[in-house]
Amino acid sequence: MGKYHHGDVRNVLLQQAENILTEEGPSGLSLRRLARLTGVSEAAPYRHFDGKDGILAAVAIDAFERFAERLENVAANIKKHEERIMALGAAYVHFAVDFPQHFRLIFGRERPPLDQYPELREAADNAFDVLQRAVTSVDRRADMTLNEAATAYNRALAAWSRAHGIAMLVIDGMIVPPADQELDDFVLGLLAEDLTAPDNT
Amino acid sequence: MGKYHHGDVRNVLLQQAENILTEEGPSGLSLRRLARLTGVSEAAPYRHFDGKDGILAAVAIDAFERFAERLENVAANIKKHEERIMALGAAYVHFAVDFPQHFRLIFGRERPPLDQYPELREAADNAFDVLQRAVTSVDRRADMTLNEAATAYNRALAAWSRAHGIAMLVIDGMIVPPADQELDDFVLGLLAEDLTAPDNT
DNA sequence: TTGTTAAAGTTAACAAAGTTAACATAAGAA
DNA sequence: TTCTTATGTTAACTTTGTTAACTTTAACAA
Repeated sequence: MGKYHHGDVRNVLLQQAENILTEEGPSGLSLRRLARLTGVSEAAPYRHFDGKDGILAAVAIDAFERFAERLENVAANIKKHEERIMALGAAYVHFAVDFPQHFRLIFGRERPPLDQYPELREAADNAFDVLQRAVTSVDRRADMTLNEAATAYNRALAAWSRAHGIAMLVIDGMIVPPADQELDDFVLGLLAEDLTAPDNT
Repeated sequence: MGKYHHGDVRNVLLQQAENILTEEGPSGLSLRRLARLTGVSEAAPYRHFDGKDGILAAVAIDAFERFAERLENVAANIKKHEERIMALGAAYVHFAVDFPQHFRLIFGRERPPLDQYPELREAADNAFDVLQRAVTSVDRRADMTLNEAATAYNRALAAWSRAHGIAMLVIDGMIVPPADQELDDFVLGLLAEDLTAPDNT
């Protein structure tokens, strides 16, 4: 005599899963524990999700959407191209710091395979499109030479790489942002570093 | 009547563990399977390692050492400071591409806590020291102003971040290096990108 | 040689996890 | 109403990490 048709078990499970993920990461998320915490039988989640990967995929979709939303907000409000790239990088890292587990989930090895979850693939593509568009919108011109286009693309990759690296190293604790500085400022400073500039030694 | 004193079960286990890791990553490494593959009882590994984390720690130590060795070789053979930083970045990414699972193990969340494995901490510190030294050796001068020192440090972080980001994004398949170019060249090109330079739009 | 001991194996058990099958009930369409 | 389907449940199976209790081997002192 369980409470049949509890209403929206799926949503409650998802919410709870997100809570667990936030606190303990993907490996700490046990389906059985999730079910118990949600107050539902241990097999119930299988009615709503395609096993553990299914739940992780659902959470990852959510994370991708939040991620894309943030980036889009930043990109939409900055007109100047170079400034926009920089600000995007800072937002990228900021998201990682705010939601390290989500960030790791969507980029790491625990993310369910995109091929198996079309909606996940869609969410991922969308997020990266936001980046791509924001970075290349000004660059992509019809009269652009092949060389110019390649340069623009490389610049985008370089920006993305550095932001990603900073994000990873910060959430892994290998880089500790100075306490006396805003995170965004710290990141902006790093993004602006030019390794090819002559150094003063 | 098992084959007692098989000789060096520890080493065989470690080697086998490394094989499994290479093929399937840390999550695919099951102690029981490892024991079976090694032809030893399922509890035997516990005589030689401190459980699963213990084995992962041992493998990670190995990985750190290989990593440090590579970087050191590169750093030792290049005199010019800026070139050395660039080459280090390329070697960094190259290692990640050659041993993606090892790279993920030493940087990812599955790495056993450094606090619990002193030898692991030592290996990690040593690897990062190699980086730090190679990057700052020329910069660290006695007569350096505080400002200069900070700049040098930031430049090192920037280089590291970008290399790390490229490494991650490449082994995650989000960046696909062009097939018609050497990996090192591709990486060097990205490392040299200057986001602050005026673009040609 | 014998007796003792520590290291290195073994088997057997436990709890927890993912997953599936078999069954039960509720809601809604026919 | 009755039938069907979605949503639950319970009970099992398998694998894994881990530990406890026992056994064998090698090393060594007497």
